[in-house]
Amino acid sequence: MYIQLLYMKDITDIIKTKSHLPLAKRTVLNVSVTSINFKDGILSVLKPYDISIEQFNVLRILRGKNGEPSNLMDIQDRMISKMSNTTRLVDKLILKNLVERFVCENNRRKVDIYITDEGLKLLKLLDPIIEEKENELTNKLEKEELETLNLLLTKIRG
Amino acid sequence: MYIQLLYMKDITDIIKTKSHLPLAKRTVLNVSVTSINFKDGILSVLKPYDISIEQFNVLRILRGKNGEPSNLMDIQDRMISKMSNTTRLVDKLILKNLVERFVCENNRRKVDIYITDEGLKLLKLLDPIIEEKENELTNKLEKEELETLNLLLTKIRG
DNA sequence: ATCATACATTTGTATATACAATTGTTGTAT
DNA sequence: ATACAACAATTGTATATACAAATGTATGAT
Repeated sequence: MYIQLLYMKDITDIIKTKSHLPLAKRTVLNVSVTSINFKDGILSVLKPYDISIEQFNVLRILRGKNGEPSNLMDIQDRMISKMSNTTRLVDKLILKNLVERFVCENNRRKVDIYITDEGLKLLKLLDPIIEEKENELTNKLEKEELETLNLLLTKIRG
Repeated sequence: MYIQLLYMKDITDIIKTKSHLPLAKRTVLNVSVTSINFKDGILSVLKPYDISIEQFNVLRILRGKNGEPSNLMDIQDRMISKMSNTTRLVDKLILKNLVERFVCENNRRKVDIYITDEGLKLLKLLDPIIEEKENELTNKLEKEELETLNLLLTKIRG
C-alpha cells in the first residue's frame, strides 16, 4: 500500500511538474512509467503463484511448441529480454517441476526442454487471470485508441 | 552485434506473428518492447561512462536540488522504480566521488546527500549526448504523433 | 520519564539483467 | 586425421529489482 501510494505520487509528479520537458524526453519517460505500471500489474497477479514474469514467459513459449522440445536459443529468440541467464531461469522452473531438460540427442551441444503436465496446469490456471489483468490495465482507452497506441509504438521503433 | 540481431528478430517476430493477439495483450507487449528498446538506447550512451541508468537518475535528482541536500526518501519519491536499494545506489556513487553523504543534523535518522562538483561535471558532459539519443529514439514519429502518444500513455494510466 | 509507535535508513535474500569468459560439441579446411 | 572456427550452453561477476527484517532515532501518549 505504501509502495502503491509512493508510486502514484511519482507518476503525478512526473506528469504535473515535468510536462514542460522536451517532447522526446517526455516520451521516453512516459513509455517507461507505463511499462513499469504494466509490469507491476502482471507481477501482482503472478505473485501468489510464486512465479516470476520471466519464468511465466518461458512456460508460455514452451506450451506454444505443443509437446515438441525447445532448446535455449529457441526460448531466447522469443523472449523480450536479452539472451543470458535463460539457463538459470530454466533451472528454477525445473526445481518447481514445471519443466524438464534433457541433452539433445541429435546435437549434444543443445538441450531439449519440455513443459510438464504440472506446468501446463499452472498456465491453464493463470491464463484467464492474466487476461483479466491485461484488460484492466488497458481499459482506460477505447478500442480505437488502443489501436492507435499500438500503431504509434510500432512505428516509433522503426 | 549478435544481440542486436537477435533483438531485431525478436521485435519482428512479435509484430508479424503475434499481431493477432488480443488487443490488451498486444498493447502490454508493445509498451514493454518499446520500453526495453529505449532503455537499451540510453544504456548504450551511458555505458562508456561507466554509470547505470539508475545512478544517472539519482545524479539528476540531486542536481535538481541546486545545492540543497536530499535524503533518501526525496530521491526515492522521484525515481521511476521502486523504493529499495537506493542506499546501495548512493554507495556506488560515493565510491565514484560523484556524491557525498552526511548524517542529517536536524534529524539523525536522515542522511543529507549532495552531488559533488565531479558529479555535476559528469552530468554536464552527458546531458547533450542523452538528449541526442532521446531524439534519435523518437524521430520515427512526427511531433504531432509524439504528442498523441504521450496523451494516450497518460490516459491509459488513468 | 517511560514505553509504544512511527520514521528513515540499512541489511539480507532471492531473482533478474548485462556482459564476459569458459566448457564442451560439431563442422570444416587442409 | 588434426587443427581451427563456430556453435550452444553454462558459469562468473556486477548491478538492479522486490520484498522482508533489522537497526537506530524521534515522537506522542500516559
